[in-house]
Amino acid sequence: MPKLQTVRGTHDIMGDKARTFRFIQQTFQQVAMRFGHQEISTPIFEFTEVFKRTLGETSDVVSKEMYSFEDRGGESLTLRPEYTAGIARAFISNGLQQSLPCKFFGYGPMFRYERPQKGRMRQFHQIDLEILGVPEPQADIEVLAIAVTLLTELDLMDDITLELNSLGDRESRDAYRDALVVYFTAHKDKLSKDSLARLEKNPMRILDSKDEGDRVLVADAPRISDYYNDATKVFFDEVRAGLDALGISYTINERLVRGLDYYSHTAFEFITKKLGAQGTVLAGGRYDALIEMMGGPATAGIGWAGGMERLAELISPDLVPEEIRPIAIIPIGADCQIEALKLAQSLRASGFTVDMSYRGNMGKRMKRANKAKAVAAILIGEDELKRGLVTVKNFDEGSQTEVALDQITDHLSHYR
RNA sequence: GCGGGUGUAGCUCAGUUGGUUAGAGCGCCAGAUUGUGAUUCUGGAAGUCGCCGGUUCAAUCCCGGUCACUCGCCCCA
Repeated sequence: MPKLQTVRGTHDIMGDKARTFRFIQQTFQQVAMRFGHQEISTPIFEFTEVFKRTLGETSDVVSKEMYSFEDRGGESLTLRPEYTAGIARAFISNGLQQSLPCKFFGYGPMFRYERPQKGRMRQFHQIDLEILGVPEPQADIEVLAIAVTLLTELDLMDDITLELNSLGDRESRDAYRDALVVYFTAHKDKLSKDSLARLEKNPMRILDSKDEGDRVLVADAPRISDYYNDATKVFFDEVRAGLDALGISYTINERLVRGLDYYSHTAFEFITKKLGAQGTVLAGGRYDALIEMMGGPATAGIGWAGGMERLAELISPDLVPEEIRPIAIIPIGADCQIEALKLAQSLRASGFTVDMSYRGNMGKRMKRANKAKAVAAILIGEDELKRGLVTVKNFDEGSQTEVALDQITDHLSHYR
């Protein structure tokens, strides 16, 4: 038997954390559905190719972070490191081009083999939202509006800012990328060694560097907005006009880059300063090339993913609904056990939350009920049963009354 | 993958300048109270001092390694 602890970078989710997660999920679900999105749940693992082809061989996620393994049939499978590739695959597998546009939402665990830190684990949970088949900027606006609505309902917008950029269409992006390579190659000797590697793999990442020397270079680097073609400009202007119309504030960050290969046009991150190095709480962008890259029909797409652990860190505990307080049923003496059982069952059928302890004398059971934060206890003893009633004790007030068994549901109705 | 910090009871932490049975608060269990919780009082259980090795007459303490957590880098939600 190995050590009895969770695998590095994984956690048990229980208690307050489970409640917070549920709250995030439910709020997200409601918001997404209000915008007309439908739930989709894709498998937790896919053929390795699904991620390899879409994320780009050079991305860190593919090159060093995937949990890949061979199953007994010799297939290479991978625990999903993100949601979008799976959704794109589902879109193709199910022939959903017949029913465009597709507006999806989903949530669940993701897996990346990384060095754990606060807000970064090997199994973590994301909420995810996508719109497929809408090349118009309206989709960008809607997707951002959903994110803002969610974060507002989670009461988080005071701590979070939206940073926005356009990576341009392919033509603009390629032109800019080339200009960057020329510029940074000319200053190769001054680049940090991390950035030297980025120059080969993903030059735009240099813009994001935290190295001071790099930052000096970046300050004079070509600006992406100078390389936008007309189509890109028009598209980005429409997105911004939509956000302005909705009163959504944002800051343009021309150095905001996305890590994964398939992005174009709109890219965005919702960022907080409260989480240290892992400040990105929700992020996404447009990926019009993705589905075609996977071998499907050319289909536009845009979406985002939010980190539940990171959101949970930020949410005020006061906002998270308390667990429903149960009504405790306490039989007094073995003879009343069956009656208590029947009463519990019928109250549950009527929608009450009912807790019944398994052993102990009355004092023990009262203690247990109190610890379970029961609103009230129903005491069933032989005396009461003979008279066809039970004793109901209110834990908050300490008061108690006798209630006829056939009126118990009415009497308790405000606890439902 | 790289660098720094931390690791003592379920939790939060004290402590031992290397020396007999390692402590507190909270929590847990039991009793005071076998038809009444939350309050109070009394008692109890719970630790290979993260793990492995080294130095030493002796290591929870010093040294090395390792694992986990944590902060930063890389990267990302």
